[in-house]
Amino acid sequence: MSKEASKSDASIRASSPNLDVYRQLFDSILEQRLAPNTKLNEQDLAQVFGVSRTLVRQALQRLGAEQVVVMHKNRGAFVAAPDAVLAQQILDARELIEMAVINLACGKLSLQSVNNLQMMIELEQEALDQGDTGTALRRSGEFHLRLAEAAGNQSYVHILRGLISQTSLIIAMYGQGGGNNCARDEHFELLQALQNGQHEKSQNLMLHHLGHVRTGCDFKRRVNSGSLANLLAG
Amino acid sequence: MSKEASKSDASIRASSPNLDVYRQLFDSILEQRLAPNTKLNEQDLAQVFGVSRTLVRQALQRLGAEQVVVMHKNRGAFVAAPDAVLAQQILDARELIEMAVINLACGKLSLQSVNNLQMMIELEQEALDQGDTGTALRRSGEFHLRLAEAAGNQSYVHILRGLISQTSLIIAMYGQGGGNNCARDEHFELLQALQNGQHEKSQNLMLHHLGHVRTGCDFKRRVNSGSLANLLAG
DNA sequence: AAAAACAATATTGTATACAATCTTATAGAA
DNA sequence: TTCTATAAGATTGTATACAATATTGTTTTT
Repeated sequence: MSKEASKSDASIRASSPNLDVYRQLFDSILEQRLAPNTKLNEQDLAQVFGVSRTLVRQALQRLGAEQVVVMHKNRGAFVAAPDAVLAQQILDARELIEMAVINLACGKLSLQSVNNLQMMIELEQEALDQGDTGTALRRSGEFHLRLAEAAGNQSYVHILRGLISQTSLIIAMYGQGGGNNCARDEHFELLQALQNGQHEKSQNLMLHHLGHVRTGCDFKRRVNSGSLANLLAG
Repeated sequence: MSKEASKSDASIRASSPNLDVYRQLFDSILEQRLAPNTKLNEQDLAQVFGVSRTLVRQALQRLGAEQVVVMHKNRGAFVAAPDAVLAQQILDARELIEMAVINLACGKLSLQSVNNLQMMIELEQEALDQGDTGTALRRSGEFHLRLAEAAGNQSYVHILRGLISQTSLIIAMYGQGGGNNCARDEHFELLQALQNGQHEKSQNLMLHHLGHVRTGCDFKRRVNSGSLANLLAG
């Protein structure tokens, strides 16, 4: 019915149709418009986004590779729903990588990198101020990603990209809101410590920061699985 | 019913058209039938494998996600050719993950896991004896993967899977042959140390083992890019 | 009434057809 | 000759059509 409307929405940044479908799906998952365990019917999604199943499938496969959705042969794709155990394992992995990034970056950031990162912090704050938590979450992730880039190991960047996606999903599933307000100051402090070459302090700040993700989650919480209908509201 | 059951049992390995294309492409790259930088023409591959471009594209996208091939928008897919710098970064990342696996697994392997791993070693040795270095390389990778599974962090497993793919590509590009013969004994020794809970020894063995990958490579070597025609020989 | 078997439907998997883009070869002008 | 413009061909991007499989609902049997 509102096929036309959703299509024009999509073409606001219509640079690359396939990437667009991927990103919209991704965002929809992170912002809980698509709840964990939701079945992702290809045809329905195709109509919602105004594209063919081909592009939907591409996006789903990519999300599958990132483990943001799980795919069952001949049965389709579902929004991933990592249990508490897996969530902790993912956060462990992220901690491992982020600490390695810290060790590479501490005291070695170029001025350009610092400025770049500073800008990312501003953008994240901006989203937070506007109450756009979805965007804020994505920008926070981008800060960490840019930091890894600045650290200079491309492999870490690639790995971290996946882990951040999954972390975002975990926060979406188990997060309780409140805990993320301090994120901005933490990013800022971390950047300072890195710039000053304060190795141990940088490590502790990163650990503390990632620890907030854990403490900000209630792993007992049971998330109800929604339906595709929620997507139309967005 | 029983037919279905046996089929799903078998699907752990392969034998789904799309997975098959992926695996064949992957193996072809690792065994240098498809040299680095080779352009992967979709139509040609489709004809070689006797499937439609659809399946070829799926496989290419998956390989792209694993960074075994690189994709250029509107220009197609090419076999990845990590330069020396990136190769070192990838090996650094792998070292990081493998060491984390060691720390989890040391002294905590179930008897079943140990037996499982022992079997993997045998299989790898078998391939080596037959001079099938491609298979041996893959089995070696599978050993490391199973070890990560036994260690109990699924996220490490997923990350390591990608890193092993890339490591294999690096070995295929820069490897000089000789260095990998000791791999079997090293896997065996490592397993023993892990089983006995010898923490430091396990760490050192793993570091030594991965170090062999580096020393077994000549990063000055320049690899000539081949063409798809080589595939027909396999 | 409950369970099993079957038919009807819906959904995913794969192949083909069409559109958009890039590459290459050719022709013309400086 | 060399450079540019352009047109023809080849290749990738996307949509649609068809095949295989799973799901659902009905009927039949116990």
